[in-house]
Amino acid sequence: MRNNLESVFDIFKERGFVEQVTDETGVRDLLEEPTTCYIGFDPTASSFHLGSLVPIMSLAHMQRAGHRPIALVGGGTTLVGDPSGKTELRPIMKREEIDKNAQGLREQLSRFLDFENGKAIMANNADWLTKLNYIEFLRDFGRFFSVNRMLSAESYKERFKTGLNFIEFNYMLLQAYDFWHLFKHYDCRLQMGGNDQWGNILAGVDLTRRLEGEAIHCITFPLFTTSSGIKMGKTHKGSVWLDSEKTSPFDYYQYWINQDDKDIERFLAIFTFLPMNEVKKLGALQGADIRHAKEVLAYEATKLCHGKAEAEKAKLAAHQLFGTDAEELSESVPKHPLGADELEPGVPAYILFEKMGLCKSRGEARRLIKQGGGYINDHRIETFDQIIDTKDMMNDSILLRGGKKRYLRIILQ
RNA sequence: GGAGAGGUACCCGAGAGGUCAAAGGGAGCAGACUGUAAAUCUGCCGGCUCAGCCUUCGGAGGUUCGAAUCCUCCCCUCUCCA
Repeated sequence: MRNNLESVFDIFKERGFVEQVTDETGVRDLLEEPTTCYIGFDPTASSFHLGSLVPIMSLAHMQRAGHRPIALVGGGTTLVGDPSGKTELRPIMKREEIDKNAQGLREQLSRFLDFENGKAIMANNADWLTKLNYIEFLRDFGRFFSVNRMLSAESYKERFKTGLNFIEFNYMLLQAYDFWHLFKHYDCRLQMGGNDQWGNILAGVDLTRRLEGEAIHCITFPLFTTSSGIKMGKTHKGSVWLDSEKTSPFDYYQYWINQDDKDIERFLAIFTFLPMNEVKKLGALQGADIRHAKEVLAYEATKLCHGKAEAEKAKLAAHQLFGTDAEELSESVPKHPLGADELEPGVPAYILFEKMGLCKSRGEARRLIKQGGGYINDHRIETFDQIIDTKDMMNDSILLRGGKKRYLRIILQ
């Protein structure tokens, strides 16, 4: 245990988690003893998406090393909206919606963290922020914040171009208050977060020093983009979610498989727990062999998020769909039910593609098929209005495919 | 409160009465090439009952044979002044 404790910071460094630290030696010293740390998550949706995976992994590393992570759901701060790095005002959400989302996040976090016996803690800042009294808050805390300094914060830069609303300007104070609050009540001395949070986190460090005369710390993570500069976890379908209802384990697996060669080693280090020597070995693979590294990445990442069984299924499905002999098709291909009475009279292919959600509109489906990207049971569909009916059934199902990678199996009901 | 600038498709951004479903770029999609990668090339990229029709240029009205383009009112954003 002792050894583990000493090494967490090194693990972070080695695996590429660290962008900035308040005080490296200070943090190292701190982490020699079991420490409570926290990361805030915004409950703007009922599921995490991939963007939150870096912080989640970091909390998991902390816990494995014997520290105590707090996952703070920003039920209160979301009522205000964080302007950091954003280009526009975020829509302000309703209280009930936020509470509902927080519930969903709680469940997902428990796949990565062990909340038994207080080994990890879940908190919601709505519990204290919504009770604040404006005048008292200004007198007791507001006076410690220098507007001049806040104005120079990097996180507001983007917003000065278009205008920063006062409500958002307050976000920093609230996040600072959170850190102080968690320090007071949980002896939390370390906050982590994406590098866009640097300014907000430092505000909390400063506030606590002024109020309590205590040094607390912060580590920020690099903001992950793919090699092509796109934000992680975004695809044409929108975000990649950790919720299997929103992003199937198969699609999740495929997301990782399809990453750029250049990203694989970095991602293995961040998004899996594989030992670093193995990560390096996989990262050193060249040419087509990198596919193996991608497979490991996809498998490990899927296993962490959806469990071993789902990861196996996704891997098998991928082999069968993309491997040389695509004979038996796996269970993991997303399935869609369709009433027998609907298929019986025959449905034009483009309508079927739209109905099954493979295309957003019928026009898009027409286009797809006209361009040669529509397949049924692995045969290219020749005309967009080709009639599909029960004769196209193979083993009680029909396999549709859009382009090279989007598969869908119709199950007749 | 005053003065000015501006709101165009996922994003950026041209258009200034008909030839505008709206240039160009980015993102995205498909095809070819490949390794389910990258790069490249080609095509697509509002909706539909698709060689035609319908609905779009902040919102509501109006002028006109005809409006993203002109007029009126409203909403929103930015800049400068108070």
